[in-house]
Amino acid sequence: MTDSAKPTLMVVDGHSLAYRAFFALPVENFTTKDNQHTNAIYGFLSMLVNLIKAEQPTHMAIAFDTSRHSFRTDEYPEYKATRSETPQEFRGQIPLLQDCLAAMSIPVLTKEGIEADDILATLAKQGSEQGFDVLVVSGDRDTIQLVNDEVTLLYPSVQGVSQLKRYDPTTVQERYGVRPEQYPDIAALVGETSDNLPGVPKVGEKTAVKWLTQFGSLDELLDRAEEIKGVVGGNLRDHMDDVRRNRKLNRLLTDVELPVAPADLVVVPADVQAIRDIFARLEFRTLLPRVFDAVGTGEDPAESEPAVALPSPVEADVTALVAWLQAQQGELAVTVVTNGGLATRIGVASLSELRETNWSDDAADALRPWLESDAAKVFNDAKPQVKALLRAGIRLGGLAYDTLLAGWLLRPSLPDKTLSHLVERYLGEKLPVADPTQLVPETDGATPSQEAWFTLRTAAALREDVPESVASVLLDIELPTLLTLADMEMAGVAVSHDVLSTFSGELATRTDGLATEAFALVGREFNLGSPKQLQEVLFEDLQLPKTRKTKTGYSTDAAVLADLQESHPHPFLDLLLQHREATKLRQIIETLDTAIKDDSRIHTTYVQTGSQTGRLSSTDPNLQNIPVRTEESRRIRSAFEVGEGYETLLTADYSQIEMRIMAHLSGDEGLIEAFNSGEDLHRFVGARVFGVEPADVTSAMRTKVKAMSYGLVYGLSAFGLSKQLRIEQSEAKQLMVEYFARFGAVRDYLRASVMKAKEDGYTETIFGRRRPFPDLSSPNRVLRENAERAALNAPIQGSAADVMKIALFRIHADLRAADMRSRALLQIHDELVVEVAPGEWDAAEQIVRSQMAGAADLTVPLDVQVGRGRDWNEAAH
DNA sequence: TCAAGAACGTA
DNA sequence: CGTACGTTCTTGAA
Repeated sequence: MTDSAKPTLMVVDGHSLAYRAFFALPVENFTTKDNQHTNAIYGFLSMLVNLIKAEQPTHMAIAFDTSRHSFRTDEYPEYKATRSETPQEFRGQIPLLQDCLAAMSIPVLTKEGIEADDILATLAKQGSEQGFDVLVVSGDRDTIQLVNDEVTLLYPSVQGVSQLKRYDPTTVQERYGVRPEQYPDIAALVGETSDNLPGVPKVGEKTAVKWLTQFGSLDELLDRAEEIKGVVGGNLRDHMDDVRRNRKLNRLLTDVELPVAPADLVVVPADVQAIRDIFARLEFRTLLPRVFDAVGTGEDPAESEPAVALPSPVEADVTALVAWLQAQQGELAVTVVTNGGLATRIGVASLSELRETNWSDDAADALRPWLESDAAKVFNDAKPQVKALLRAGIRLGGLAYDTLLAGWLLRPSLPDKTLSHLVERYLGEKLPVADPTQLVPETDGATPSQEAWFTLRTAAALREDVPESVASVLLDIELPTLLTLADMEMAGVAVSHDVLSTFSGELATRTDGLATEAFALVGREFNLGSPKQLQEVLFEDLQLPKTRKTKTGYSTDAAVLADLQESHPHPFLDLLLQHREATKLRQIIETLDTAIKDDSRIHTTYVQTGSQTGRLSSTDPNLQNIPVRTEESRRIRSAFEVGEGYETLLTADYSQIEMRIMAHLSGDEGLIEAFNSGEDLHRFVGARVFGVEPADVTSAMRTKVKAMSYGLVYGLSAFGLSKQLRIEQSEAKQLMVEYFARFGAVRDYLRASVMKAKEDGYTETIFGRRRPFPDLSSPNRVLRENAERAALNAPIQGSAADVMKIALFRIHADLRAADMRSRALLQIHDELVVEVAPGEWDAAEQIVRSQMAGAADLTVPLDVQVGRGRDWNEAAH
């Protein structure tokens, strides 16, 4: 080691080292679930952190080639021409690697027409002149010429990337027999096969060194070439031009113009969050601590204490708590601890003080005025807490923020929606968590008021990050929706056990019969529900042709079986399909039946953060996928009845809301006219596309344009359309051509919308809800095209979701404001189910119709279909 | 016991 | 090679 007071500049040839890593690490172990290869990234970063740990550079940069094209190829087109094309699997990793380096705050340098090694050479020269110790890390032998007393080369040995050999002037001399600056002379004489630079035939390292030692320099050697005897002498004289060319090409540029100087490359703290994000995407886990250890996170241990110290929770009696609440000025955060849906404890926090107390009837009475008041309250995941309060007879007022919803609106793709994750992400602090493996926890978790305190501060941090349009989605759409959903979940929907069990009994008889018949046909019994066993039966016992491949074998899904039935009719296939259908229905019935609570109702949970587009999802049980397509399956819907004390069910659904939003967003005059004409949409579109009168649109024509219209919203291709309609791909293509000839603005809009998303990095709904799409610029084609389709769909599906949410909470508000007992029960994306109290039908219908139709002001009307009945099936007509 | 994959229900 | 979800079942590894 030289003078330790000198700063150390480390410059790395990113391309060549990543390329070595690419071949060194088995790709099977380094592929994400999205099929993104990561072996080069992993190998490179792994080597880099080892280097940083070992060398402790004070300044650092990584250089990359921009392309194969450089000033050298301009001069000599054959340069590197024999190198095989770098695999796409490798090239795709480079931008991601550069993202990683950006997150680690390590400068990445590239320059058009210049190779990475020229950048290294330039920085090495500048560095050594400016008083740095320079470490050059490269896998290219040409960099040997850079070595001198200030510049050391780290070169990967044959063993692999992890082993780097150090070259200083002495080691170069030992290994090659010449001084570093003479190495290019040797290389010029010997030639470089990998760069497609032929040298002098029969001249190897030994001869070249001998000559150079003898003549002192390459120029001298070339001047006095006649003095060399024998065949090699002749060869040298014949190849002097090659040697001169080689020497010209292997000279690294030391005067590349760069936007930075060595001093600018000082090592700075990494962006911890960015590293976490990208590593999560690349599914790197073990590398994370190693990287943090190596690059530093800017968090001094002393500094990592919260900026504001966590106040101690104060156990308050109810009177003291109420008095304290009344004395508070600003916004407070609240955490209601629940158990089995009931409140057990409550914590409240300001920025400086914490209060908490056990829940009791007395506490509820004392706290009701404040909880119901407009005083601003911040929650994390308010809905279950709002429900617990409702069970205690308290209707929460002043809901000002929900950090769960805000976090989701900013990053709808993140699966981790815990408060502790938000605290880490937006405050850079740790939420104390009790060790769940300990019966008597050694580390205490945060108390309710401490959680509230973190929630309050997280809310402040989130407000900084949330763009205005997203903030308005949160405050004007999501929070009112949250309160509505709490009521809907509390209300539940009445479901008849008797209707379900009668149906289930019938299905049981049928499935048994079908199974017996099927086994008789096959000649043995097996598990009809096992795709694996089924494959044996279909493809071995019955000798049917193999179908579409899946990861584990061959598909046996309904579409495949239907195809098979057509090409190779077999009675077993029909029995199997019927059996599948019947068992599926039985299973759905079973799930529903066990979900019926003591009040004879099913209470689903709506997950407000359950989708990436803004839709709700429904769980425990999912009431958004109750069968409807077949006559028989609708018997399940008839079990959903009007409850006791109510008169009838009302269903209301938007017709073609997504197409209407497309018409609005695209401004397509044909489509707008279609919706304003009052004509059936698909008939109207069919008439235009096929050039006939609306009355002459056949059902086949209608089916085709209908599939096309719906497909548009999803980014359908000609291939997909042909498959769906079972028509030739050429016909599908023709259909698309005709469609866009009439409704071209739709295509223009969709294209422009994806383009804009690519620029912005996110899509936006009519109401300002955003969804990020980092993969739109991915070099991985599969990833990118998936992202493009999703980005095409997101503003449409998302805007429809916004519209429905707005309608829903306004209906909820109107019904309550009118003191009506009628209430919304279910939301199925574009449909609402409302339970109507005796005598309230007209008023309820009026509210539902006007709020749904008026939820958004579009260039086309929002059409609402309303139905009425004793049960859900009846009401759907 | 858990996770992954296949299958299938909805908008 | 069509978006967005949740649930159930089987299977194979832990």
